Amino acid sequence: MSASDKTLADRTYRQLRGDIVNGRLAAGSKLKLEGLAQDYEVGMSPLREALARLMGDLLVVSEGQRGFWVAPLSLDELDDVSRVRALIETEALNAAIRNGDAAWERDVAAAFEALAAVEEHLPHTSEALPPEQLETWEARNRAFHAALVSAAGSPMLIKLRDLLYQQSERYRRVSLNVSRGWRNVHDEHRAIYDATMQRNALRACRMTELHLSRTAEEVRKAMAALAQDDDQVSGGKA
Amino acid sequence: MSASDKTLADRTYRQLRGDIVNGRLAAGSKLKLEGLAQDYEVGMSPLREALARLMGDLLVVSEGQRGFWVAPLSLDELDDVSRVRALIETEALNAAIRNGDAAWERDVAAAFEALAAVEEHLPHTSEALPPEQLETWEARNRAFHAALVSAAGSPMLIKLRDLLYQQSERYRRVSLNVSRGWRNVHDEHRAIYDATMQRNALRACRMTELHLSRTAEEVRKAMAALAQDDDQVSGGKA
DNA sequence: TGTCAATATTATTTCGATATTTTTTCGACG
DNA sequence: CGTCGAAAAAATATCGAAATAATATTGACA
Repeated sequence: MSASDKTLADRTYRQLRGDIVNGRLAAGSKLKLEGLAQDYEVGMSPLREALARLMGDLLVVSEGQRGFWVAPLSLDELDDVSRVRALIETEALNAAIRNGDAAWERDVAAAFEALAAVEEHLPHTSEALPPEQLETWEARNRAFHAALVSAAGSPMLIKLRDLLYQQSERYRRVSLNVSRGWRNVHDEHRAIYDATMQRNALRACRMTELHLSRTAEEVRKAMAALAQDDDQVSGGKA
Repeated sequence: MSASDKTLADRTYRQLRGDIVNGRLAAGSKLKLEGLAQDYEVGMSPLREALARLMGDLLVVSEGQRGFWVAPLSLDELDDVSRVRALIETEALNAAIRNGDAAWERDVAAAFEALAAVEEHLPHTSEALPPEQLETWEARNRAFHAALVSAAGSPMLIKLRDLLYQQSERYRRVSLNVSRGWRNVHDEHRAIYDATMQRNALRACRMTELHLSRTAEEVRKAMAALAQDDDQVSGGKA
C-alpha cells in the first residue's frame, strides 16, 4: 500500500493503473464493474471514481450508460504517442541540461548506475526474463528517464512527459511479451547519459530521439506480428 | 444540455468545468461537496465522478480525506503553461500547415471570418464588454485556434493542446475581469491567419508565439495588480 | 492566560439498494 | 430463413444513509 493511499479510491486508482499499464488488464477489454468491485474489494463509488481518473490518464475510455473499457492500443496511436513523446522529452531534457545543478547530476548518475547494474547482465539471446527482474528493470528505466528531465523547471512539461511515458510503457510491455531478447538498449542509455553529463544538449536530444524511435520500431514489429496472429486465429474460427 | 450528456456525471462534469474555467468558481476555493450537490442537483456519486475527471484536466486538486479545491492560479504556473502551450501549439500548427487540405482551409477561413465579425467592433477603449458578447468572442476565439491546428494529424498533440488551451483560458479570463479594454488582438489573429493561408509555417508559428506571449504578458500584469490589491485588503484586515 | 486533551461538530468517503438503460433472448410473422 | 419486436436478463448509473476521518470547541490544568 502506497503512502498516498488515503482513500479506497486512491488505492483502487493505483492498482487499476498498474494492472492496465503492465497488461494484466488487456487493451480494449471491457471493464465489468461488478467483477472489478469484487476483484479489488471495493464498492461502486470508489471504483467509479478511480475509473474516472484513469480516463484523464488516457488509460480508460467510457461511453455513457455503456460502461468502461481499457483504452485500446493501435499502431497509429503508437506512432502518434512516440512522436509527441519525443517532442516533449527532448524539450524537457534540453531544459534540464540548461538548468540542472550538481544535485541533479548526482541524481542522474545514481539512477544510471542503478539501471546499468540491471542492464549489464540482461540476456542478449532470446531467453525469457524472469518477471521479477523485468519489474526491476522497468522501475529503474522509469527512474533513469525521470531523473534526466527532473531539472527541466517546468511542472507542466513534466506532467505531460509522465503521461506520455506511461502510454509508451504500455506499448513497450506488449513487445516484451512477444519478442524476448534485448537489443543493446544499454548502449543507448549510456549514450544519452554521457551526452547529458557533458551538457551536450543537442547530442543528448538526438540520442534520446534515436532511443525512442528504436524502441517504437521494436514495438511496431511486435504489434504487427501479434495482429498477424490474431488474424490467423479469428480467420480460422470464422 | 449537451448531446453527450448521457449521464448525470457527464453533465455535472461539463457544468463544473465551465464554472471553473470562466471563474464562477474562484481559483483556490474549497469545493464543499454537499453544497455542490445541491447547486448542481445531483447526488454524491456523479459529483465525485465529475471531480475525479476534473483532476485529470488539472482544474481540480484533491487531498485524501480533506476534499477538493479549484486548482489555484499563480504567476509561476502562468509562465509555465504559456511556454509549454507555445511549444505544443506551434508544433501542431506547423504540422497542420504541412498536412492541411482544402477542407481544412475552408474551416479555418470560416472560423476566422466568424471571429473577425466579433472582433471588428470590439471596444478599443476601456468600456466593459457585455457578458453575452464576451462569451461569443470566447467561443469563436476557441474555434479559430482549434481550426488552425485541426489538421495536425496527431490526436495526442490535439489532446495536449486542448488541455493547455483550457488552462490558458482560465488565466485569460482573470485579466478580462481586471483590465477591460482590448489590445488590437484582431491584428494578431489576422497575422496568424494570413501566414497560415500562405502556408508560411515559420511565420505562422512566430506570429502564434507573439500572440501567446502578448496575451500572457497582459494576464501577468492583471494578476500582479490583483495580488497587489489582495495584499492591501488582507494587510488592512490583519 | 496558554496549552492540551477530550468531546462535539462538520465534512468526506463508502456502502447497499434502487432506478434506469442497454443487451440478450425468444417467438411471431413476413 | 431472416428479421422485427416484445419480454427477460444483465449491466450501468444514481441515490440516501451509515461509517469514517478531519476540524473546531470546550473545559481542565499548569
